[in-house]
Amino acid sequence: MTKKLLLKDVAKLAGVSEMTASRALRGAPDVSAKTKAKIEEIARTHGYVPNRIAGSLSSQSVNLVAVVVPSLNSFVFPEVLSGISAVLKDSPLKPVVGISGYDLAEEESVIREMLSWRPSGLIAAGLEHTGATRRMLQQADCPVVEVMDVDGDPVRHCVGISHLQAGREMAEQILARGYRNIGFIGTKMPQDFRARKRFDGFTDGLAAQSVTLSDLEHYSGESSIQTGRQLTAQMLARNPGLDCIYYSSDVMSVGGLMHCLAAGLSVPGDIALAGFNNLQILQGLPLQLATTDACRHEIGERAARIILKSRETGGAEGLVFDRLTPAISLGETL
Amino acid sequence: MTKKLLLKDVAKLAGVSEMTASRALRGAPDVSAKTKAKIEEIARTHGYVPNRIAGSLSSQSVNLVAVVVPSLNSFVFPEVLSGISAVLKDSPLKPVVGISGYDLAEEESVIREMLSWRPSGLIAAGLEHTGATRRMLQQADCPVVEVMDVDGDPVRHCVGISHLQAGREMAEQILARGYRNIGFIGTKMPQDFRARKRFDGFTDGLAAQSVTLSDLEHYSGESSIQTGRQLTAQMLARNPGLDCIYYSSDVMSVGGLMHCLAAGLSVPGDIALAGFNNLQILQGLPLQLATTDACRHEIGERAARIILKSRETGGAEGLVFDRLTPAISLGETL
DNA sequence: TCCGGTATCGATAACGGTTGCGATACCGAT
DNA sequence: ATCGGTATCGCAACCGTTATCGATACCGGA
Repeated sequence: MTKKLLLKDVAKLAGVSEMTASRALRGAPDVSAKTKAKIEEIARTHGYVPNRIAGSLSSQSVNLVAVVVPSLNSFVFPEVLSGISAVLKDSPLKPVVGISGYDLAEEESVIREMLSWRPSGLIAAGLEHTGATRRMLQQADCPVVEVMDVDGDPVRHCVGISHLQAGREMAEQILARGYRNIGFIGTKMPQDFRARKRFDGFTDGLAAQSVTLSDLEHYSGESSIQTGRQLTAQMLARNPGLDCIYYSSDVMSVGGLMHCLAAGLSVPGDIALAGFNNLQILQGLPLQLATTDACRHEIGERAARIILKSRETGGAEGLVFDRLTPAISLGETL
Repeated sequence: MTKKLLLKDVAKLAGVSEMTASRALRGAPDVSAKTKAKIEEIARTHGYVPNRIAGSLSSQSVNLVAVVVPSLNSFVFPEVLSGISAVLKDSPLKPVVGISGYDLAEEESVIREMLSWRPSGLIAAGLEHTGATRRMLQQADCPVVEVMDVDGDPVRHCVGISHLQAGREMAEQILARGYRNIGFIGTKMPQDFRARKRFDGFTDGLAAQSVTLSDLEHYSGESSIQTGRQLTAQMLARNPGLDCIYYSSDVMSVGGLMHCLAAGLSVPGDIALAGFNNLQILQGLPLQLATTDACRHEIGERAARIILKSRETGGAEGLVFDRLTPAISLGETL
């Protein structure tokens, strides 16, 4: 670990000024091919790593896009991220992830932290924020996109699906197939607003045809196959008349399916199952589970494109409000 | 979007100097409680977000820890991350994730990018890097921890398990249970070095008792239940005599289990299955799959602690080489 | 009243690059 | 030989904050 190398040192070694070295290393014009080659050579062999803190302060530009999501364990946000990365791939921008842990206070502090680095854009999941967060997002002098959800008041741009609609449509599909003794298993994390909206949409959809939920189960903590299996077992034990269960997440419905396999129940003969998200883990199971696609990848792509376009136009473009259509896939379990 | 607010403005509004405002907002000493309250009040109501780029340049310190992992979809790295986050939780440090996509060239550019922000520490997955990457890691003037793997030459600190050993021990367990017609299904991603080491360790373990693999299948792309199921079906179709399959990942072995369920094969009666990682998705399945725990959470925790300790001691502490013991869990499928 | 000590605050100089613009060198054309 | 134009380079100021050190005010004790 030698003495730390500055641009100044590289320049000295190359026998040029700092400015020329800076230009050469950034690929800026006004440097002859020969000097540029020499400077690059020196920088490479000596392992010079430019200090982007100084560079960004000076140039007043940071090629980072802040992405704030509730969690990375839930299988759902990594796919949003991959959509973002795919679009940013051939641009100078790089995504940086922050995790809010389904906690609005934590989200506020994470967003504050990210904005303090003056990113070129910010993408955040959800439309619900603390007042302070909303204020920060409004004042931020970079494009801001709220993603995943469209049921609410976005601060600026917005790309997502309606979870109310997703819940309602699943209710309609379930009713259309004749199920009437319906249970719901969902998270009780008070701040998973989208799960809550699906629940509300679902019960609305049932109510529209005068059906009410026969059973209801809430769990805390992250969704898991294990939890889905246990809660399904419990619900069916106390309520054997149930003919259908809707889960707030595919991970949970997979657990439900596992219970049915283990208990020798026929799906959908004895009990129908439906989840949400269209996660990749649904592929390859013994039965194709019913679900609603949450358009995760596309949401990420579109959000990233908004950031890119906003850079081109200098932030002078109009507000984007992209409401994608969540496609139901009935599978074999309804 | 009002004019951008600087520390200078906050200070002016509060009727104090920039320095006092700076101290107040950072919680530094030498500010009376009254002035501090006033400054904080003003900063809050006006939505001041400090510019950490300037702050970090001036203070020569960045409270970020760079974490470079191959992927976030694979279910395995988010858990390492959560270990890191847990430890960093009550420290000023925050993790920042970079994704290398199982590509050493991309890893080099991601690490260069992260180091250019002069983080307080760097955690990278794996021991294999390009020459340039190794040089950067050596020269970095922050603690560097390579995680996940211990089979190789770490640049500085290292925390992980031996994948060679994991493969070998699984071979021993499988042989001890009398299986002799053994197949292997694993990734052919040329740069998933750890999967390759498990494979090598596995065949070594078999060879030690003069057993050779009966069948072998490689796939490209990310692991998935779907792929695991398909490849298992193929392998069993062409090689019905197989009595055991070892997979390079739990995700794949779950797919294998799904095939067996669908095909009416008894596990382990007709065919035994074993995977690797001890992922959460194994919980709740009809059968408890055999696997090896990769100690992901603990690896993350330990890596983060090394960074923290190194900050305290000013980097003067000795090298850490933590070789954790991967625990085999036999489950019900061997 | 004077003094030393502490609490509180401010002026100034970095931090390591980049922007802006002026300076120099070099070229062919006149 | 002179000139205008272009390619190449360097000087100085600045980006927004913090470290350092010195200044001031205030307090109790002698």
